[in-house]
Order: sequence, then C-alpha cells, then structure tokens
Amino acid sequence: MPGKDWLPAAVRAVAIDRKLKSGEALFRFGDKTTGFCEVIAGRVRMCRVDRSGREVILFVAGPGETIAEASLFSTVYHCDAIASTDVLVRIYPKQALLAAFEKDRKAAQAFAATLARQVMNLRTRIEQRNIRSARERVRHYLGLNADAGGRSVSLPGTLKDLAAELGLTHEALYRTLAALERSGEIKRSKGKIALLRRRKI
Amino acid sequence: MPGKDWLPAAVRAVAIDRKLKSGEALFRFGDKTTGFCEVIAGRVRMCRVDRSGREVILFVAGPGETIAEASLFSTVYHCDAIASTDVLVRIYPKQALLAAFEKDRKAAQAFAATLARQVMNLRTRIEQRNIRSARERVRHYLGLNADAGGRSVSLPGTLKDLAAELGLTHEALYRTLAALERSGEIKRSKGKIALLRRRKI
DNA sequence: CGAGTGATTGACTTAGATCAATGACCGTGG
DNA sequence: CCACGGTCATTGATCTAAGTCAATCACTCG
Repeated sequence: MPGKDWLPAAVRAVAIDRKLKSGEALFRFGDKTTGFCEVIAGRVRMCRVDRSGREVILFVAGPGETIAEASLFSTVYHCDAIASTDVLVRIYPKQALLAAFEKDRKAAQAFAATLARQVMNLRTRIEQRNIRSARERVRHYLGLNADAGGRSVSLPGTLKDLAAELGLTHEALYRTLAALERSGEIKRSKGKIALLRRRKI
Repeated sequence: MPGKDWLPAAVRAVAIDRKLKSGEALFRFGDKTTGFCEVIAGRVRMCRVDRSGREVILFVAGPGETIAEASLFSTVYHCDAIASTDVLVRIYPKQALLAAFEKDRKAAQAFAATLARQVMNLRTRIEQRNIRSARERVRHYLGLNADAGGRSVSLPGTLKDLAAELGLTHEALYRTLAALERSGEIKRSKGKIALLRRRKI
C-alpha cells in the first residue's frame, strides 16, 4: 500500500522511516524544513496554536496521506505536526527531492500532476460538503464514484470511514443508505452498492 | 486583482480572454486540453453527467479562481466546464506553459509551490467543515485568520461570502457573530473583527 | 470465549436551515 | 436630486433533518 509510485526511485531509496509516540512532535512551527512526509500508520495532526493557547487544527492525516508538500518550497515549517496516536511516518528528504526534480523533469512534472489532481479532489470534496442534505450528499458521492458503466460503486473501506469522508455521522449514513435502499434507488451487497433506477428530482 | 503573478510573463503575454454566455461550455468531457483557466468574472461550474443524465457538480469557480490545472498533465478534459452566468475567462495555453516550465525551472517550481499551497488551504477548509457547531466553526476561522498579533481579523468580502466559505447560511453566521459579540468574545467594526478575551472551552 | 469494532435501528433533542420582514446603503437613470 | 430597485445586514418564528445517546447483533481476533 505505502510507497508513492510517482516519486523517483532515487528519492524513495533515501526515505527515512520514523516512529513517534502519541503526542510527540514530528516538527514544529519555525523548524527548518527537512522534507515532506507520508503517514504509514497512525494519525498526525497539523496545527497551530493561537494567541490564547488554543490549538487550531489544520488537517489530520491518516495512513497513506502525505503532509507538508508545501514545505518543499519554504525554509521553515508554518505549523506544528503532532502525532495524535503512535505513528510511523516516512520522510522524503527535501534536497533529494529537489535534486531529483532538477535533473529529471519528468519527475518534477509527475509531482506537479499529483498536486494538481489533489487540488481537484479536494475541491470536489468541498463542493460535496456544500450539499446540506445527507441524501443528496450520498447521491453526489455515488454519482461521482460509479464505475465505468455507472451501475455500481465499490466501497473502499468501512461505512464508518465513508461517513467520515462525507462529513456525516455513521448513523446518519446508515439511515440514508437504508432509506435509499427502501426506496429502490440502490441495492447493497458486500462492499458494493448497485445503482438502480433514478427518481425524478 | 486578476493576473496570476506566479505565472511567467511569457505565458501571461499569450493568455487569451474569452467571453461565454450563461450555459455555454468552455470545454467538455473528452475535448483535447488547451490549457488552464482563470475566471475573471462570473461563475463557471465543472461537472460531469452521470448515466441517468443528472449533472454532478465538482466545483464552481468564481472570480480570481483557477480551473483545470490538472489538464496540463492530461491530453483530454475529464469533466465539463459550463458557464453558470455570463463569464469572462482567461486561458493560459498549455504548450506555452509547459515550454516555460521546461526552460525556466523557477517557473515550474513556482507553479508546484502554488499547487502545494492550494492543497494546504483546501485541506484546512475541509477540516473546518468537519466542525459541526457554527460557533466553533467561526472560532476556527477567526483563530486561523487572525493578524500577526492575534488580536483581530479583517474581513475580505461581505459576510455573505464568508458564510458561503464557512458552509453556513448567512443568517446562521449573523446570529453566531451576534452571539459571540454579546458574550464579549469579539467586537465588530467596519470590515474587521477584534478578538477579545477567550472563554475556557 | 470475551473484548473490541462495525453495522444497524430506535427515541429524543437541538442547532441550524428555511421562510419572512425590515432597515441601511448604494448606484443610477430619469 | 431623488425615487427606485438591488443587495447586504439583521432579527424573528418555525420546522426538520441530522446529531446524540443508547441498545443490540454479528464478526473477528487473540
């Protein structure tokens, strides 16, 4: 699962794995940037601390997600990264990365392409969150993630995870799916959802 | 306002402005990619049409926003772009861009940096949307957008715009701000919000 | 065989969406 | 210059969908 394939082999070769205990800092605001990271296991939160000492969370990264890409283009970090659980991260050293981009423009382009794709996906997720109704939100998701034929959607993880991604409580998601199934709009089976007829609006 | 400063002058020089009537397509799924765009005025929606003919919106871009960055790394578009209002867009031709990146690695890096920063911002916005409570959501926003001293936040546009960005109805935002002010947590003035004492949790 | 987690459903509550009305503040065009 | 139409800001009343709390069942894993 882990091991970003769009990274040049030369960079992957020099990646450093690091373990953190829950609560430990991977880096802190103002530290010199060393590279960007992939979370292998556990969760890391990126956050800042405001004047009143409150921690403001920017983003929490789970397994497979990357953090601090922007740090490649900056000399210091602009937020803290703290382990929220015991964590294993893989660090891709900045100089190796930039050097690779320098000599291999394909690699640089692959990196930019990955970022661009991420921007797209994130925008879509935000758009999704603009939909208030749980039912419509689920429909939006199903519509976007249907397979080529548009007949079914395969669920990657658990329904709980999906609920989190959709910004719903798991209960709300269960109920919504149940309602959609009752109304004959979908049919559920192990790890899959078949899309049946569509009702008008 | 418009005119992306991180773009090489050579590219900005060859940008093409184009007007679209509401409903007109800027490009469609499967079209060969010509470049990426900046919306100067109006709104453009990126969308797909699912098997049942329903339009699924990926993202709607307003003035100052860019679209289709990912198209630079693909030969065809993967969604439709339709004018939601009468629109003026600026198109940055793909070959000019890629050529510029080829010869000027600073330009390529600036582009990647912009994307990386966007990824960061978007993630933060999603995190924000994970906060259910309107009050906490507003606090999160204020905490993140406080000026250096952490004493005040200046409002870029109208409160309505802010409400949209926060994923709240404008009414909910007005009420929340009024409540925060009543409780002495903030003080509002023309285009600014001063942050006063903080209550415990 | 428990312990832990996901899936599911019920009952209840509430925060925020919706609908509605009002006043302030433009810009503009006659 | 002023009336008028438009948008923002604001507040009230009402309603409901989704969150919260809670209980149960099915599984899987040591």
